[in-house]
Amino acid sequence: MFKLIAKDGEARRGEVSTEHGTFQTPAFMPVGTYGAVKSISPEILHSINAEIILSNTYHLMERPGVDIIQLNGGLHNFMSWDKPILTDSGGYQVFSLAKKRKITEEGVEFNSALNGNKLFLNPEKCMELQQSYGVDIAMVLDECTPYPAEISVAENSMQLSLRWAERSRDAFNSNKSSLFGIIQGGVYGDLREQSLEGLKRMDFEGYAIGGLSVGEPKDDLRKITNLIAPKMPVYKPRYLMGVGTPLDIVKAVESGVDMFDCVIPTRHARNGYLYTSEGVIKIRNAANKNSVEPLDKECDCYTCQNFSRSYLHHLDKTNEMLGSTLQTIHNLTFYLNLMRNLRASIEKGTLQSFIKRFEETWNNSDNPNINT
RNA sequence: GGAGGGGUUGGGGAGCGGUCAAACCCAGCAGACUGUAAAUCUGCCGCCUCGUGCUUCGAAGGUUCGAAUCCUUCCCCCUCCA
Repeated sequence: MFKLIAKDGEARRGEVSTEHGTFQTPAFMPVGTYGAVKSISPEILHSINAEIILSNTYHLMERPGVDIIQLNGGLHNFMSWDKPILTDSGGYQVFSLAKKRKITEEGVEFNSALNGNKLFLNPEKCMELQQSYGVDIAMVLDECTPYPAEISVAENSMQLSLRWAERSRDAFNSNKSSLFGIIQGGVYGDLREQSLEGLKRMDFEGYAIGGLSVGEPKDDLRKITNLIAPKMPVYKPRYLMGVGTPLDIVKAVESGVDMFDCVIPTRHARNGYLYTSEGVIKIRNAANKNSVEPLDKECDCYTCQNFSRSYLHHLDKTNEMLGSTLQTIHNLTFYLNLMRNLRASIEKGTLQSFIKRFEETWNNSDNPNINT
C-alpha cells in the first residue's frame, strides 16, 4: 500500500495506493466533513490536483445517515468523487463536542447538536459505518485528548484509545480499504511512545498522530511530532491529524510525516484569510479595496489568474458565495502546491534549502501571522 | 385649508422624566479560527487633555433638582379629508 520513493533526512517521499487510485506523499487532504469540500465541486478539486480528501464518520452518520449513503452506492458515488477518501472516525468530535457527549469504556454517546437525538458510536459501529461508506482509509475510533490534560488523564485517555484501537482492528474487515491506528498521549513523550508501541503490535496499514493542535503550545506540537514521527513504521504511511498551518506542515514533513489534513485552508478561505507567497492577506481589510493586483502574483490558480484583490474584497463585502469559492480554490492551491514543492525537494535532496527559503519568506513578511 | 402620525448617534429603528452617549439590526473598522456544530465568532464603532470630562436625540425657548422623553412656538416629512 505504501511505497517509499525517496528520503531526505527524516523526510519521506512516497506513494499510497488504494482501491480508488494512488496519491503522492507528503500529501494534503482537503476536508469535506459532510461529503463536500465546502464551496467547491469535485471538478474543481480535480483541477487543483487534489488526490485524496477527508470526510467524517460522525457527521455523515448524523446527516444524511449511512442508509442514504448506501442508497446512493457509497460515499464516492454519493458525492461523485472517484479518488481516495479517508474518513475521520469521530474521535475528534469526542473533543470538539465534549459538552454534548458522554464517554464510557463501551463508547461515546452524543447528543446531536442539531436536534438532541442520541447518537452512539463505539469502535465496532465506527468500523461498520466506515466500511459501509466504502472509504479507502478508515480511522480507528479514538479519544482525542484535550489540552491541557494532567499526565494521569492523558494516560487514561491514551489507554482507552488503545483498547478502542484493538476493538477497531478486530471489527474491521475489508480487503478494499485499510485501517489506521491513532497515537494519543497528550504532550507527554513517554505516553506517546507507549501508545505507538501498543498500536504497532496491532499492525495497522498506517499510523496517525492524533490529539495535537488542540490548543497546546507550538513547541509541544513540534516536540511530539519530532519525537514520534521518526519512530513510526518506515513502510507505512504516517499521518499527522488536523495539522495545520503551512509552517506546521513543512516542519512535520521534515520530521517524517506523510499525510495531513486541516480545515485551515478551506475555513480561512471563507473567512477571507488567504495564504500567498508574500504572506497572509486578509482580503476583507480596507487596504484591499483599491488593489487591482492579483491576490498572489506567483500563483497560477484560477482565482489569481482572473481576478483582482479589489474584486475579491468586493465579493467578500457583498457576501457573494463566489468569494468563498474563489478563495477556497486559492488557499487549497497554495497548500497543494506547497506539498508538491515539498515532494520535489525531498526527491532532489534539497529539502533543507527549501525550508530555509520558506521560513525566510515568511519571516520577512510584513504580516507576522504567516508564521503561526 | 382641516384631521392625524412622525423627525433619535452613517442607514434602519427602540427609548417616552432619572439606572441614556442612548437597546437592537445593518453598514464601517479590526481580530480570531489547526482530524469543521464555523460563508462563523469576538471586539470597537459621538468627541477629547480619557475624567464622577465635553457635546448630542429637527430648531429655539420653557417646566423640573433632573428632559431624547413634558409644555410653547417654529421648520420639515408622511397619511387621510377637503
